[in-house]
Amino acid sequence: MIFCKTTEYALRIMSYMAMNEKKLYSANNIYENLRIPFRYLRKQLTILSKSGLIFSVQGKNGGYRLSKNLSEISLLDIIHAAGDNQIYNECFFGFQSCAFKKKCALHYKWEVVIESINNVLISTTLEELKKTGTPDCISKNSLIFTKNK
Amino acid sequence: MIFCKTTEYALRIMSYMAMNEKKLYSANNIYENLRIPFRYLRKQLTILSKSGLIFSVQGKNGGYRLSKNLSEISLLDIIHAAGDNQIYNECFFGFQSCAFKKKCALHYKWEVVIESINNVLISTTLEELKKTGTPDCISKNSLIFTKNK
DNA sequence: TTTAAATAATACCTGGAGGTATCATTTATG
DNA sequence: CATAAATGATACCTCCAGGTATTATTTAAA
Repeated sequence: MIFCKTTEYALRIMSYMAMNEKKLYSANNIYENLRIPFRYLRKQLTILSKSGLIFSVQGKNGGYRLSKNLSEISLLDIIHAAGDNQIYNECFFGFQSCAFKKKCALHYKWEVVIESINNVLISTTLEELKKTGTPDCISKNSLIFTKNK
Repeated sequence: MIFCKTTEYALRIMSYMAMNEKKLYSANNIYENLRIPFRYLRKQLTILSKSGLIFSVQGKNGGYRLSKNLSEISLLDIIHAAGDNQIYNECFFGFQSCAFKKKCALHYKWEVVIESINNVLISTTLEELKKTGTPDCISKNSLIFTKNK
């Protein structure tokens, strides 16, 4: 897979919360729908809060809500918020100092791949996902997970 | 990074060995040029041997040699030989059962990305890498590694 | 004001990828 | 045949992403 699990979780969480940008989602609600391991989910929600993409309301009836407009949150923003800083700019062979500086055959082909990835991540916002129904897809798929709260 | 370290190592090793397809490369030689941790390199070479992409000659003056023509070894072959079986066909959100079956917004965009990756991996052979000088790139870059045999 | 339902903080556990260490086996060559 | 130079097999070590457990804090509402 391209992303690590933690990043995947963040992408699912944010996409799910995009279904209703005004709503305060409790960790319980998110768990019930996404089936991400509960305690780990809690931890991630706190991290996402600190990143500023969402904010938390403590106390009874508390929860989390998006803190920006859907159109202002890109997939790349979410990936960064999840703490995934290995940006996709390495050379095919994993060299830091090779890619896009020296010439090699794969260089050009791979550059196209990397650019297409970055392009999707930067240009796709939660607004677009919501419009096209992606969050529903997330939620439905979540049913394949087993319950182990 | 897209690939795990072990896969990266396999890609570098095979690309390096493509420089001279008739030559028997000792683990020492490969280590001196690629600076992959020596004992781990030895292990990986054994694994690659078992995969059939290369074969080993034991005893004094032994080593490893490619067991197919350069044109018959694709990058994807190498990735598989390295034991990397998470083929790049998952849905953006990491679901096994979503991608390319159900519809979601990212589905289409991401399908293009995945296809471009697979396309590079399948269509690029060691022959092409050799022609265009990639193995030299590998070898030069290896100099950035520190010696800790 | 007490309680219950929520998040926050913190420390710990675990499996597996990446890496190391040791000894066994094979084989060219003096 | 003895030796040295190579690979093979196997067991172990280490770190960290992913996951768990516990206690503290906040706040709505009975």
